Amino acid sequence: MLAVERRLKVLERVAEDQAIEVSTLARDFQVSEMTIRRDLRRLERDGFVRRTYGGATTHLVRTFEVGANARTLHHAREKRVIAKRAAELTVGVRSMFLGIGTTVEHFARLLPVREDLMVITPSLAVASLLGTRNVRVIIAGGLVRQDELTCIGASAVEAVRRYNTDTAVIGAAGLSARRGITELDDRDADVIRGGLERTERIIVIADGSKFGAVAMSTVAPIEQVSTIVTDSSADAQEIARIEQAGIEVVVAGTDASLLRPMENGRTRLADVRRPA
Amino acid sequence: MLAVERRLKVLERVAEDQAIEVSTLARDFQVSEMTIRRDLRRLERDGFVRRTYGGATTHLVRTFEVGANARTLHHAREKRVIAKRAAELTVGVRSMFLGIGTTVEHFARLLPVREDLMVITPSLAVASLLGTRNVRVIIAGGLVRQDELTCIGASAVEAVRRYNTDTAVIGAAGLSARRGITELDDRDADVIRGGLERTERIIVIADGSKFGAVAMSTVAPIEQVSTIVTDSSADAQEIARIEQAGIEVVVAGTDASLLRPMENGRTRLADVRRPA
DNA sequence: CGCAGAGTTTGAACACAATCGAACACCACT
DNA sequence: AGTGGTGTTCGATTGTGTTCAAACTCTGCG
Repeated sequence: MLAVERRLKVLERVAEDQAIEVSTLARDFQVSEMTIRRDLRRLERDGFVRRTYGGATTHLVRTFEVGANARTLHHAREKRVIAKRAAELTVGVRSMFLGIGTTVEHFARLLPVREDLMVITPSLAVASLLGTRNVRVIIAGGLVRQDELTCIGASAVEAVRRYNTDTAVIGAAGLSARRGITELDDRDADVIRGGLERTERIIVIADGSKFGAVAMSTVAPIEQVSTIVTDSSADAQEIARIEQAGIEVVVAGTDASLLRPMENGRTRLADVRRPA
Repeated sequence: MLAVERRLKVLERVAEDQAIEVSTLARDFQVSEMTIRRDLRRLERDGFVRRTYGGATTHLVRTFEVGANARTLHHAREKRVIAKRAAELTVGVRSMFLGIGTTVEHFARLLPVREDLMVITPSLAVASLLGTRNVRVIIAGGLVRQDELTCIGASAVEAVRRYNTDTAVIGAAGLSARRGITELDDRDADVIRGGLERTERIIVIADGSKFGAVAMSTVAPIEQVSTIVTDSSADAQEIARIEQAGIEVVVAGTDASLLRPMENGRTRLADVRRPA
């Protein structure tokens, strides 16, 4: 069995049983307890489970299928770094529109809790992540898209357009200087477009693999974006083209604890932030 | 069993019985009394129980205020049996309003998947459970209530009132012949009341502990209900009173997969413990 | 009513068991 | 050579059971 595959199944088990022992998991998956501990530590670091003595529990009280798919664990580290950096850009923001996708979910997990913050989102996952964390959340409403658990349709669009927000934080399937921000599903794109209508600042968070990619449905031209947060794997040429259009591109460095001294002396201050 | 898990269940027992002995808990959980004492000391330190000589009591009213964690595991077996029985009552139904609470969530889990089924609900948990299972789901939208993850507020009420449904399946905090169906939170009650406005049939699912109980906010008078599904722990007198009002009460005390046909009808589900 | 004595409960102290993370070695794959 | 995953060893930490003296409750007697 693949390691990622096992981790996913571990997460599934925890969510299923609410609480489970390290020993049980080790037996069931035929690996040493140390390996399970490492899996759990990782899942905890990414905010999926809560570690306890002898096992793990979930605080995703509502045995939410949210996050329990392979995509969420995919590139979790990079997405976390990006999300964390983006969270730093939103201190003091009072009202936010949050988009959909796993990167935005990571952002929701890492967002410092503030009682005075108000969030509107079409994502059930984002809504429940923030809803359990003392943030005022408004969910769009409407038809629930099956695989993504996002609100779509006319009433969802109408709902997100009703609110004025300081900042919008969205993900993207594609991100190109020529074609702007694009999404895979046109119904999702409709809703996100609605959410961007009455916002002052648009922050796009996307890992490097999205740079230069173009998906079918246009969300917004690149000029409309204020800031893009990505990681070091993003294509430098595309970054240059986007910056030429006057858009700020922030490259979130790897976590300070994982970062080895850089050889070219370009250590950025952002990389040496306080540890989690 | 995990230590944290045991502490949670200890808390549950205390909340359930209002007062309980250390010796009883030690016997039930198969640990020494010293361990129970340590658990109780900890729970007292955290403000959940009050320690007494030989046991512990709670000042919290019923199991209501107990944290969401404990609640999900609470009566899980009974709720599942009830939910399964209720699911049998909804075969062929094309459109449904589903309420909130853990019992309804169990119902959503056990509902056979049908593509031609349409569901409207204010519960994020229910919506995501069904959304991942190939059912057309509409979520109400609006402000998300923090601890329960339900949609509340004017726009949620407005949304649920827009749809006509064949059947509504709701839970209840209280269920009495005199006071009808009651909920703890008035904002939830508002939304549920809206959902019941345009439905043809109301099914209430609630475990026995809710019978005779009255919570603060009225959802509906008992006469409005078509069918109530509960388990054998429900108070017989209250059942009789409700039946007298012309309401059908189904006691789902028998799980076919666990119990053989009953000869005298007195076998209780609680006697069939699952192996540790 | 007070009070002594029996029986129970308690928590501190100790010993033991389970679990933990760090460190190291090994393997597979690049 | 380097990377990521895995298992093992080992000292530290945490949880658990037992023992025992002190504290408490209850009861019966004066």
